[in-house]
Amino acid sequence: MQEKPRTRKGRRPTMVDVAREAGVALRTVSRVVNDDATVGAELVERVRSAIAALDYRPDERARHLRLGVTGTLGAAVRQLSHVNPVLRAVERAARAAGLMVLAASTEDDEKIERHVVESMCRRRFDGILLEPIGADHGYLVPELAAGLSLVAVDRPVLGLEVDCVLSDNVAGIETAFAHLVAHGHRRIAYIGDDERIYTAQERATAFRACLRAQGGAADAMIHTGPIQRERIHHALESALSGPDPATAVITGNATLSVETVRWFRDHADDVAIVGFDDSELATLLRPDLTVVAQDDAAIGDTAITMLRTRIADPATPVRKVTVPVTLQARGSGETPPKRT
Amino acid sequence: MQEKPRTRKGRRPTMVDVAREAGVALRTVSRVVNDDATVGAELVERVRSAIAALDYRPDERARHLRLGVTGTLGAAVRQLSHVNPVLRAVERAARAAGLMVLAASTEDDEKIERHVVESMCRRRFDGILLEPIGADHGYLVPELAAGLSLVAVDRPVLGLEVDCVLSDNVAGIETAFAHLVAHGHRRIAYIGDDERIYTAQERATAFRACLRAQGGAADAMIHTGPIQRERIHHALESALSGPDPATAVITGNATLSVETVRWFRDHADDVAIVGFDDSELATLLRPDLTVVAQDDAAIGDTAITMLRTRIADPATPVRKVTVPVTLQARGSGETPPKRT
DNA sequence: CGGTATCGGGATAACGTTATCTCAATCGGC
DNA sequence: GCCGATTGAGATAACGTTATCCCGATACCG
Repeated sequence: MQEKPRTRKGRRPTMVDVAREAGVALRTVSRVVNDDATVGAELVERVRSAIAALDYRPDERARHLRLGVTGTLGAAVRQLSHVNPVLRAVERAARAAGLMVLAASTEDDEKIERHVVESMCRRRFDGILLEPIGADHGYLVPELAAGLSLVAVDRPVLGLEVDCVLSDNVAGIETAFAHLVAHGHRRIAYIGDDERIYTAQERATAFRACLRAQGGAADAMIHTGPIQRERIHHALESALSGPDPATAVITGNATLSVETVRWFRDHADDVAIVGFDDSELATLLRPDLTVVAQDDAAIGDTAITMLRTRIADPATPVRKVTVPVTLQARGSGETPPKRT
Repeated sequence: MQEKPRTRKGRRPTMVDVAREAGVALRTVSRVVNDDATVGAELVERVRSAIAALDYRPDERARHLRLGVTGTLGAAVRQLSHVNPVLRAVERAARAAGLMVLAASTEDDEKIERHVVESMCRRRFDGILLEPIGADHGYLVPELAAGLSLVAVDRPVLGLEVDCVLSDNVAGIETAFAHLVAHGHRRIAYIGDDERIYTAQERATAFRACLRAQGGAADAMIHTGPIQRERIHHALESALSGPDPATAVITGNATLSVETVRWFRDHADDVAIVGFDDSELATLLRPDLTVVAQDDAAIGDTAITMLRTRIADPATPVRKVTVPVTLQARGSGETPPKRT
């Protein structure tokens, strides 16, 4: 017993099937689907029930092809599997604008990033939000020339003039530094990520400027490099030993905060610490971790707004927006220096 | 000065433009793009350079429409912004299969889930991987009837017979319980999530069975409910006080582990704890957190394999796969009961 | 009552691909 | 040197939408 004999077997019903079922012209079905007011009430009803009877679902591929617009934004981020609070704000903002965000991760790998972005381009997404890796982005040039709307988040796209929204890393480091100084610290160490990473470089540079402003040169106070447990623990050891040990530490990102706390757990308990990036575990430690937190919601909102602006008018001048960060004092950064 | 006069202004170049530029037929361009071997070397070269000159990029919308297949899988997960390790494995497995995964979050909201899934259906994704919420999924029935390939992850789809891959929650609880018993504990409490959530219900039920098997009825030992700090802390208080306080606690998911540890930090330090779900912070605590960890990679691989199988043959019988979990003993679950 | 707005709705042509069919040209075998 | 097989490449028709025209019917105005 065929339940729906009017649809060609094995295929999803199309507008043609609906039109045949309702006994109207193809164009009329389209009008009904798109709420065109010029269709009489009776025909609307006939079409509606034909749609229901056949379980017709419009095919967005054809729609997008015809319209030239997909109503879709792509988000190419470093990690979907990791904490990515900005993406949440991005999805919210896009949903509010009637757009769909489809995300894929680049795993911080040049090949994968390129593959993901190019796939999104070939799918003719209206715009792409990219958390770029540090490498060369020459492959973007023809895409941009062809009209791709793109906004970079968290890091700029190296060597290319594109919209981007960044956290105020410099102010964040300055705030953290000043906070520790205000609590009596004079010898402050910095544990940072590999300086080939843009944000790491920016934060490390800001820290160097703080040291210089304070008068001390003390390059022994700054330790940047790849995120490897041994490297980090060794850096902490050298920063906290010697004739002039640090009494406070600033960590350059959430992972470094974790590793630092892990090391402190077993080797020190009287060193102040201010971390960059907030995270769930910040309030798990004893004392709670004082952090410089970025404003995820503001970043997400700004990114979507910029992207929509550029889509609406590709000739918009390139803008670079810096979003303020805030210090969350929770205890770990408010202890006085230990007596030497 | 027009740089590319051969393309109609304002439009991206199409195969027609490339064909004109190269002086060949449209079909020949298609053949070159798809590496059809039946094109002579010289023409291939002409077409290739025309493609380069015009920066031609194929339009996947048209391709997908014509082919009837999109090479795209959708992932509708509860949270993109939260730790979602399974998604990583999913992306890996899909990439290895030449498929693209595009993810969107449902925020555990019925409306949003439906919107996301239906959008993916209208875009004719080849298959959808869904982390379903607990509510009714009637809206899926017509989609499934129309040939949607769907695999549920972590939770089954209520009231519908669809493929799903779940963690072995029962074995996980049993393992945790046995582990604590082996270390001398007799009074073990359970702090769980709202039992309207499938996994929470399954874990709580398994725990009740453990209690029963042990001989004790002790409903005072099991505390489930929504994830609210006060509720959890209150539950812990009542479990650890009274004439017969618990000497060990099993927590039902990562968030509950965090809250429990947070409470222990200030109120108790000699209670054993085994958490469900592994997470980065498990090795941050003192002692390190013993957990029942699910096998993210196995879940992701299995889900993609099942989805591809179903796409290849929609008539495949529905399968429900349970992936084993493993106990990661790290210290917090190996302490003996405190002297009473 | 004739002519022209007005409105509802149908035919048909895109959108940018790929697949089918056809045909011209080349090659080998006897 | 002729014929069938093979190869290379073009014309044309889909795929499922929406947009542009156009036409027939009703309503309205002079």
